[in-house]
Amino acid sequence: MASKALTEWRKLPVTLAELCIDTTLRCGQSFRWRKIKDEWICALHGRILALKQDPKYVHYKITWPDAMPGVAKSSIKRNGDALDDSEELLRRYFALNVNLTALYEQWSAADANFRQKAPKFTGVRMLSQDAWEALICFICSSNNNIARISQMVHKLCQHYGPLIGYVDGEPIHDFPTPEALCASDVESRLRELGFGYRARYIAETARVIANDKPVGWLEGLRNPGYDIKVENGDGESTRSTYKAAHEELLTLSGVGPKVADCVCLMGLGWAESVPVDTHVWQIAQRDYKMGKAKTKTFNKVMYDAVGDLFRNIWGNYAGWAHSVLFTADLRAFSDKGFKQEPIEEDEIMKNERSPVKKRTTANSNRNNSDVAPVKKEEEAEDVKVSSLPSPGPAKRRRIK
DNA sequence: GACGGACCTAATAC
DNA sequence: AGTATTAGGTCCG
Repeated sequence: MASKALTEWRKLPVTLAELCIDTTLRCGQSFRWRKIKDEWICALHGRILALKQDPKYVHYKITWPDAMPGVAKSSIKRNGDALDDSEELLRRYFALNVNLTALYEQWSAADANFRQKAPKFTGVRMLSQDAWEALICFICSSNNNIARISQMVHKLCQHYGPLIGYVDGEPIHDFPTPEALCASDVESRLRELGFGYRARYIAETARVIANDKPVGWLEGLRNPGYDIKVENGDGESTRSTYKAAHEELLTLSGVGPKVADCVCLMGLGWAESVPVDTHVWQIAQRDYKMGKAKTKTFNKVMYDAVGDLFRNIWGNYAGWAHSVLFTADLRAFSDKGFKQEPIEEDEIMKNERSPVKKRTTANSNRNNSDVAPVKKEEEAEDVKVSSLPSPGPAKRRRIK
């Protein structure tokens, strides 16, 4: 029997500058959190986690399955409350060992655009999600929107994931295992559930992970130093291994460069990984003058160039910084945000003339010789974003 | 090896 | 009310 202690609220001291769960849990990196009666709810590692936040604390409550009537007992072993690992789980999931305030200062010092946008989007952290879950969720994300991705992931859990318990009468399921998605009818079933062409990707990838790859293959792609040393990884080896992980992921069905980077960044601890999607490409063009007239097509070379540009500006945690600007660019946050207008030219110039001193960022000792398609300063006609008086994001041109 | 289309769907925009 | 467009891309020819 679960003791009462486990179902009571506990608190973790965290400032809103270090973590804003309201933003972080809605900005398109995780798709399973749901807000139910003013609490953020998600099943993680076989238990239900409930979160609330005030300016000084994150309050959390854990509910184990065997405390729920009619729910199968947890398969996870626990040796009593004393050894409950929920706080550690929380610290790891939110990567609280990383000093976000210091990183914002660093990014702001190096980048005028970040300095302008970030103040309205503080406390946006990169979550350390399960790599398998990130893999499947971001396969779902292709050519899709956050609302539908969340809906699809929810269905995936409902139909294939273990029931962990109920919150406010709603069943809460954990994420399904690869094995659970290996049945022969999974693809057709997922199509019926509205997954579209991603159904085949998911079924194939699940089968490859469960049957073809060696046990632990995906976890083996993890950044080994990420949870251990917080700052200053070895830039050289880190980069090559990140590249290797990225390349390995590309062999999976439904996984292209962007999805592979999402898995690297959000599931495998490669903080320098920068997933370049339509938003990031827009940002690179609009705010960093990437992709001049000739090269406005978006190809693999350009993909790598955008990532390298941001790694050069932001350093080893470029993926974290990217998430802040990505969030600022999301329509869901447009009420909070700026009008999507280019920043002042002189700000950009200032920015370009002092590209991150490598020593101040204490890392990024990679060669930045390959920043290729940067810009000249004229040709603003393409960059122009209509500044309509009405609210809502400016109309964007299609890049596909 | 680069490039253009097709690909599922549901919500929103005209 | 019906149709076109869009949304965190990937695969294929």
